[in-house]
Amino acid sequence: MAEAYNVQEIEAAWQRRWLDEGTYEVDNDDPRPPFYCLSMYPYPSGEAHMGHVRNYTLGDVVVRHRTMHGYAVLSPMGWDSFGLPAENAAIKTGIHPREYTDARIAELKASVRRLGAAFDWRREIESHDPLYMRWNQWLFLRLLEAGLAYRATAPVNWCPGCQTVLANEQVLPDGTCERSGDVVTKRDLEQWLFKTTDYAQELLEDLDALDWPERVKTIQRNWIGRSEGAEFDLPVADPHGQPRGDRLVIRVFTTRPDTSFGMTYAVVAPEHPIVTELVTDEQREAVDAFVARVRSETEIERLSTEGALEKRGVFTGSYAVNPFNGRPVPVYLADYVLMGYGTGAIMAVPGEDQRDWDFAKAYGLEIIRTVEPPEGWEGEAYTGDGPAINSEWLDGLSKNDAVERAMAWLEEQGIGERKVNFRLRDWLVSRQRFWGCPIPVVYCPEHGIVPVPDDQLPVLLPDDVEFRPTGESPLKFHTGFLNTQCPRCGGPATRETDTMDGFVESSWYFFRYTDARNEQAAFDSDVVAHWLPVDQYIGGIEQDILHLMYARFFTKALADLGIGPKEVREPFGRLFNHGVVRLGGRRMSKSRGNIARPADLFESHGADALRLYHLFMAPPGDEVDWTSGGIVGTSRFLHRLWRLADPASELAASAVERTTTDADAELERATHRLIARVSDEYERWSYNTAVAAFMEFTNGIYKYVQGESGGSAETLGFAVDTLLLLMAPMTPHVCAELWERRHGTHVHEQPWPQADPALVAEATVTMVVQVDGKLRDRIEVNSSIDDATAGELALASPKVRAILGDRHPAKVVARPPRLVNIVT
RNA sequence: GCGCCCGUAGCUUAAGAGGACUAAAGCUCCGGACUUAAAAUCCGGCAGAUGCGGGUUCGAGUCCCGUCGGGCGUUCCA
Repeated sequence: MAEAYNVQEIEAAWQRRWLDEGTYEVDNDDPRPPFYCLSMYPYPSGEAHMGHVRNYTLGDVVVRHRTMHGYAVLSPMGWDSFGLPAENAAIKTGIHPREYTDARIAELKASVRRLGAAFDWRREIESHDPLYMRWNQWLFLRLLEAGLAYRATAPVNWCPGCQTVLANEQVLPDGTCERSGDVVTKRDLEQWLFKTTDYAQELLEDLDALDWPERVKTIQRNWIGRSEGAEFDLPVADPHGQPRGDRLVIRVFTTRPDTSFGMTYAVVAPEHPIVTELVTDEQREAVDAFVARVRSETEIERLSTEGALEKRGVFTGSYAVNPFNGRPVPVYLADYVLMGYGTGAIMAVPGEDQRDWDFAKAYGLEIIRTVEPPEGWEGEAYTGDGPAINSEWLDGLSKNDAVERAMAWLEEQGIGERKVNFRLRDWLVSRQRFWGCPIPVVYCPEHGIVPVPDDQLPVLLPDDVEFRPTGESPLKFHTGFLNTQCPRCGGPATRETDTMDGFVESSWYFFRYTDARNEQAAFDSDVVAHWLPVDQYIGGIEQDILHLMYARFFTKALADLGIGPKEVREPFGRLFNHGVVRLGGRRMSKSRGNIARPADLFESHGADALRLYHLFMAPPGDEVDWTSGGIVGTSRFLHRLWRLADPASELAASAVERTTTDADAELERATHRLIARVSDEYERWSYNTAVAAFMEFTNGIYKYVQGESGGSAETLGFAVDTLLLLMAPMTPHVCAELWERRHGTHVHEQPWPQADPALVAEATVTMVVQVDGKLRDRIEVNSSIDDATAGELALASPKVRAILGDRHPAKVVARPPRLVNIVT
């Protein structure tokens, strides 16, 4: 008697077996070739949502698929467990963030396990684990020693809602906090930073060799923002061009030194320290008012192009000499020039820069074109190529030549030099929060900043803390934490109360996974070298600027510091971005009962059906609007599979031993075609089409079995076994169960099936013969037929002859073996 | 504003380097079987001049141009 497909029972049993048998535990000395498959470790938010399901399903498909190809697949999992939600919960409820976090981890871990994803849990990492914190702090100290971590006062992005400083990347383009949505303001604070800018050039260059989506590489390139140009000095002068006695100069950066003759004014950023020296007595009041206003503005207001241009700048009263022609030009302050980029000052060339053009128009400043615009040019500033004009010794030169000449001239004169600028800034890692990894330094009145000695690590977060409704970090008021001794002199000292940005922990967790239980070191460099770079990294695109850039920086820095293997300079060889699972749209609603809770669907249809539905509903890279409706389709399909493959089922029992028929041969060929097709689709991440192929193939098997001659045990067995093998990475439980019932072995330990090329290619095919594009005949031909033979056969066809009559073919288009078109 | 991507049944996706066959699959919907009935399941069916207009070609969902609609990225970085 056939057993029912008991989804819950089967899935629970196999999940237990995979854990108990350590099926996906992989040792570092495994003799099989290594393959590191990594899914981004999640922030533990509690119960899994559909985004998690999608991410970890994709990762699991890769893990099981590569395993069946004979690799030792490293598939670790862990938790990015520091972060604001836990702290916010603590502020609200008084529960310690550790307690809160541990509970959320337990929930998410349970749902990830319920999904049936194969992980080596021996390597599990939690960011807030004291052992992980210890090595995280240890790495911080190495960066500090190397000068890659430093402290500086800087105007920083301050989020009033989160009560903390944000990295530039955490501020949205509209000037609000990516977390809380509050408007971000500027504040001057002492902060810890990492010198990511030291690696700007390498971070840019090494992108080329990475097998990443072009889109992501472009985002990274833009973020690094390399631009080549020149820096030079403008002597500050009186209105007549007489340089000041103090030889004050304004250093400017430009990418267009070729346009220098068109400079009609200069602009200095309002925050520039030189401002106080530039401003004249008559202008002081206006300048002070302007600077005060800019400083009080939010990023939104400042970056807005809405404001009246007339109010966005002010004349300083000073002049600067254009070194190219000795002309004095007025010096302005304007909010469109930023202190953080280049030198914080520019030469303004309205003829070739639209921002300068707009400003010049608003302030009645002169505009001199120095590049001849094309005929009929009706635009304003012209930034394209063209012969130089109004530029003395540059006249007539093309843009590139003129740039080159101007830079050479600056260098000859000794007033400037070539300069490469990056948009990338150093990484601000200080956070004024409690629930993060403490920065392991103390402040001693005698010795200043003193690192905590390695043997005193980790600096742990205290348990007995009170969270204030203001959101301020309790560390600032916790005397037990705060008061310590200077490691150098033993005198009283205070601890740093800032904690690290969570991106620090996520910048090396993939190193730690390879050697997760090491107590003597952050990791063993040789072990890291065995596994890294990650062969396949999987995650959402929302992390692509921040996390990927920082992880790349860390990898390079660790290599240079001799901590990581020196040949591993990039962490992630291949990257795949799955699309976001949206929960928007009317279709999702609680009242309709179709809210996307994976737990409900595990319960109603099982993990395999949910996984298969995720894989089927869209290409993995596409965004999807989640609807639960379709899961019944994949669930139904798995039941169909069960009835076909369970050896005790009626269908399987109906197969007989008999001599082979045409139907058998056809199914066998279809099976080989399926192997060829699906194998390729796995490589291309075209899982949705692979699922469609499984469905079509299964429909074909049903037709075959129910056909006249019934099913041959041998042919049917081969077809079904193949189907189970090919589906095993996607729906591991049901395939494992069916395979075991059929063969008593583990499906995931079987080698991947190989297609027989001779059977994939059909021996004979139906060639279509058209006359003037209309179908007139079909001829069975050998699949290797050549052009001439195909044409002859077509012309010889009686049907074609009848149609042609006495007309003569003007042209015979032969596309063997599929088609011949006779054109009259 | 600039750049990139996408418009195929009611919905979500397919259609190997342009080629005919009924442009596939699942969901939805309809019918039948089973059932006291329903659900589930099984069997079957409806459904599409591939956004619109032009072009290239013997032949276009596939290539080119235009247009409309939708999406994503970027936008003071000198």
